[in-house]
Amino acid sequence: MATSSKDTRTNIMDVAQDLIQRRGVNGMSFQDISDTVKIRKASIHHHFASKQELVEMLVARYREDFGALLTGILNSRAKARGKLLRYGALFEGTLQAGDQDKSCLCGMLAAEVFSLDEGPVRSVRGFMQDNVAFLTKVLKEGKEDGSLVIRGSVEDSASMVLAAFEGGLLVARADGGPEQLSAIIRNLVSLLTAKP
Amino acid sequence: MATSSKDTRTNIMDVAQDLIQRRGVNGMSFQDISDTVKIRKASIHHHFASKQELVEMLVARYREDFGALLTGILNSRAKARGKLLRYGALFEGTLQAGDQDKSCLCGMLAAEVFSLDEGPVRSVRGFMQDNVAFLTKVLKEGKEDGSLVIRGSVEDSASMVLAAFEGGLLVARADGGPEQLSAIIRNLVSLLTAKP
DNA sequence: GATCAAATACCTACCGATAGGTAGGCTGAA
DNA sequence: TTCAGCCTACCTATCGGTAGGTATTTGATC
Repeated sequence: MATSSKDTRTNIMDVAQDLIQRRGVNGMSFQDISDTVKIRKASIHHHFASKQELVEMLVARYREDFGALLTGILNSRAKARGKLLRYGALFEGTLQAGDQDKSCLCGMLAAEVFSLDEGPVRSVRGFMQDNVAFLTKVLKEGKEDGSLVIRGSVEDSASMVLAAFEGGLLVARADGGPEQLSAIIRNLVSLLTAKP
Repeated sequence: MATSSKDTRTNIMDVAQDLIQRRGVNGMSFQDISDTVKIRKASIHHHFASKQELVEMLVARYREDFGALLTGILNSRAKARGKLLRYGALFEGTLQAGDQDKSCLCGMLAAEVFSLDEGPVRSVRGFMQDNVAFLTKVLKEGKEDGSLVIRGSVEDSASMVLAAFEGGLLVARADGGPEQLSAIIRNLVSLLTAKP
């Protein structure tokens, strides 16, 4: 069945992504995947020619899925501040999931960017640009309706918010946990909120 | 000579730290160190019993050195905003150095925290707490003299600034480079600056 | 509807390279 | 004489990846 094949492929991707989000690319091996997915190590190569190809597919899928979530937020009826909070909830959700030890896939790969081939690197950069583009729209919206305070260029503010949230995930995962991340997000959103 | 020994030991640590800041712990090997320091791979074990011990020494030294810089900023005559900018310059300096591909050692280790032994993990957490403590003092100073705007708890604001700077380093290293990081730092400091 | 080649999805068994680490010997200075 | 400092030689485990085989399923042909 084609379904069975696709399921295994998806299983491999899911397990690999989980491992990378917890241990990083260089901390993830085909053997680790094989241990969880009931398949021999060599059989993984039937679905993905190389580790780099697997990573490339992973980032592409992640970027696509995340992009769909961003579009959903953008098209929602929420106000700019609400959209910002819903965006922050994506990061909170990542850290709260499972054993509360997962980071953003692209945040992880950004750290190990010099262990990656050109393909995955392009996708990681694309992910960052997607997020900045999204945040730029949200912040511009909030600036225009007066609900958010923006200092300097909107693009720079967008980059700053992305950095704070990605960094919050990184820092909170190492020390402080989900509550710490929530506090960071709340603090920044509050700082960006116009006084009544 | 005791000096020679100490020099080799320091060399090993310098090279290892550089490698970790660029490729991460799992992307750094004793062979890599051996290739740069003119010493056999096995001889590294004469100075450091294990890789984890080397990492532990590395983080301890880094934390100490960084702490001294923080104390220097804290004791300077600069105003709170100036101290914040000087703090940001530490992150900018890291990314601007060498081939502009180095991250914060502890930011890197925070990402790979689940590949680390208990010792190094404690030190990484200590580093984060040192930074939050420093930033808390600076922000409190700025809040009291009215030069900085703080929303919510000062501690949360401090965590947020650390997250933004560490995340800025992470994101900018993958996409945007030093200028991007500078823009992020400037943007956040500007957001925290009280209107004249 | 039965036949059969091709493709799919997995397997066992292996490869060379490299990982961190160990054993034991040599050398030169205190 | 001792010992730090470094060496050669080697260990086992694991890495990503390859070769080649075996069922099972698919799809075109008669």
